[in-house]
Amino acid sequence: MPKFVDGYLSYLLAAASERVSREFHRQLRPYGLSVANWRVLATLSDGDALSVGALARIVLFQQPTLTKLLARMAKARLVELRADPADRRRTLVRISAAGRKKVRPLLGMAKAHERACLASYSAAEVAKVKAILEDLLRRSETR
Amino acid sequence: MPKFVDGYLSYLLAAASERVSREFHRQLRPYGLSVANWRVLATLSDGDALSVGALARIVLFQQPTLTKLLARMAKARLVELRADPADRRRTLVRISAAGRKKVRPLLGMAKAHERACLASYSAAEVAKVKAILEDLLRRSETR
DNA sequence: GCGTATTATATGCCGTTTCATGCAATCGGA
DNA sequence: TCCGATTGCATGAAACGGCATATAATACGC
Repeated sequence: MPKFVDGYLSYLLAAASERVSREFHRQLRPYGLSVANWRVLATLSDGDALSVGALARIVLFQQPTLTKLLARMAKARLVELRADPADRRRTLVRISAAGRKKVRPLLGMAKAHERACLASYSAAEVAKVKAILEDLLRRSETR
Repeated sequence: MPKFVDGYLSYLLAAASERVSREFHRQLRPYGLSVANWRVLATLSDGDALSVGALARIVLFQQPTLTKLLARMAKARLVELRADPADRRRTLVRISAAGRKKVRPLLGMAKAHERACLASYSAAEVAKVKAILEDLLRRSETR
């Protein structure tokens, strides 16, 4: 009995995303990190400070959600928050030393997980899929 | 400053999924349906009854989340719940007449939205991406 | 420079999700 | 057929997210 959702783009994307990230989530749990924590730390792992809004757009959270998440992460000493001296409306977020230490082993695990997921596809196939996903994102930015 | 997430499969999937479904969500709001309601109704729209667990696997919700969602939807008369006579542990879920009426126009809108998202790709490109997403799902079932 | 519009973040309230667990029905082996 | 294991769903407490809105800083037109 085929369901409406079968083959429906939105569903395929949601299902694939859910599966892939849930699998990785299982690897994250021993480290005491949620997927949300992971995304924030991974995004900040290069050391640059970002404003709350810029970070929210990258990690796909609404701004109030991220503000509250950051408050919890700051309390856990994973990130540091400070007002932007150049524009005091802004709050800059930076990863802490503890956050960096916590996220470092996970960066490699994430890449390994991706390789495992994609192992049976050719480089061309992977590139094609990623290109279309990136293109979908670019196009939807203006909508 | 490229971020870790750039080009990362899990991120691309999450971002593409989020964008596509958020756009459709805006179209859903006038109908008073959340994305969760929509997924349940769309899945049940062919008339078949499903158990709570089977439905949860399809719509990608955890079982307790779906149980509570279904309770709300049953109160709103969108679905009907009854014990499975063949296995009384199971609860069968079926769409109601009101639910069917509510979801019918949305099925066409969903297909139109998908066409709009994919308009600039060839049929072969679309087929390729969907095939890989479906394959990713199948493979991850056993993991 | 003044008042208004705009941008950036924080907050409050409330509904929802999650995790752990409970309870009941069914299964399966001896 | 009995009993432990398993399966399926429900539930309670606590954490979380979403929406609307408040607050504060900056930009902009005159």
